[in-house]
Amino acid sequence: MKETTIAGLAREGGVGVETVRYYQRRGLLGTPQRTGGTGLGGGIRRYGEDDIRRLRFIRTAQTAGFTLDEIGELLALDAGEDRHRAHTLARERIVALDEKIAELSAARASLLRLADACGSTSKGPCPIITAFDLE
Amino acid sequence: MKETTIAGLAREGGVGVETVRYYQRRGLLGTPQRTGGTGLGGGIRRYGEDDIRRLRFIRTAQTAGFTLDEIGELLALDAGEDRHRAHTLARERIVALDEKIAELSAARASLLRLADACGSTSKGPCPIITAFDLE
DNA sequence: ATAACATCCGTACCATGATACGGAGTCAAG
DNA sequence: CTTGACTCCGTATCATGGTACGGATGTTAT
Repeated sequence: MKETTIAGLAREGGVGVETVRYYQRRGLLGTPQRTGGTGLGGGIRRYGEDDIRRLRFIRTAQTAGFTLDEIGELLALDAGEDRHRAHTLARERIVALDEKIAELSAARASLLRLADACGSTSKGPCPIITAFDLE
Repeated sequence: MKETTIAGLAREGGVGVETVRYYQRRGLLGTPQRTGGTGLGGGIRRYGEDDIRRLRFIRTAQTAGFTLDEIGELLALDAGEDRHRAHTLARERIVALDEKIAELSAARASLLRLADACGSTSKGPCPIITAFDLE
């Protein structure tokens, strides 16, 4: 069983140590007992696979557009019995994601037109505002 | 020629008055001359179609993922001669958008699995963290 | 056993994008 | 000619998601 310190956990999660501590303050990650005594760990908190999974989940959920508050709720639900709530949150987010994806796709199309209109071949000003206007 | 006050401009752009003023402070929108005298407008700034287009552009560009600083640059380029820079910015943003869209699509797939796994039919806890883990 | 390095923790600060407040001035309607 | 809505402007505050600092303590390599 792979145990590590906060720095290792941060590395596994692709975040900084300060970010881990921030998540702990937010209640998203736990703060394990400081291993007392002195031999091989004492006063220093040790983290395991579960913590790594949890941290990675936080990051993934963030890319899905959940706020840290919502992620907190998801983490609470993970242990709980309220399947319905979890289902609802997921559905809501899927709708939001579909909207967002459509929005970004439209923006991409505009940018393509813009890049085209302002192709590096010709000179003079290119109508940036107008390129977006055509949406 | 449709002229309006700051409240009308804000309404057209789908933002609040304070947001318009914020954009002015950031230099993204201009502050027209206050129409002096007293008959039909005096001391109050008036905005026109150009301002509305500009404001809408700002909002659209934001959904494309540009920061307000970048939008400031785009607005400056709109009048300028540097087609190449505009082209570059557009290209860069398209790449970033493609990444973001892929990311959101992956997240959507995870959420679909999650919604499925936590379907409202059965009881008990559902493994939220694990549903995302499978990515 | 001691230097070099990490951890722990509280607290402060940062960037981004707004939003709120409050007092003075402007303006249209009754 | 006042009332009520709106504008103007400076300045303050907020929400989100971090990042930085610094002193005390713990750990490890030489």
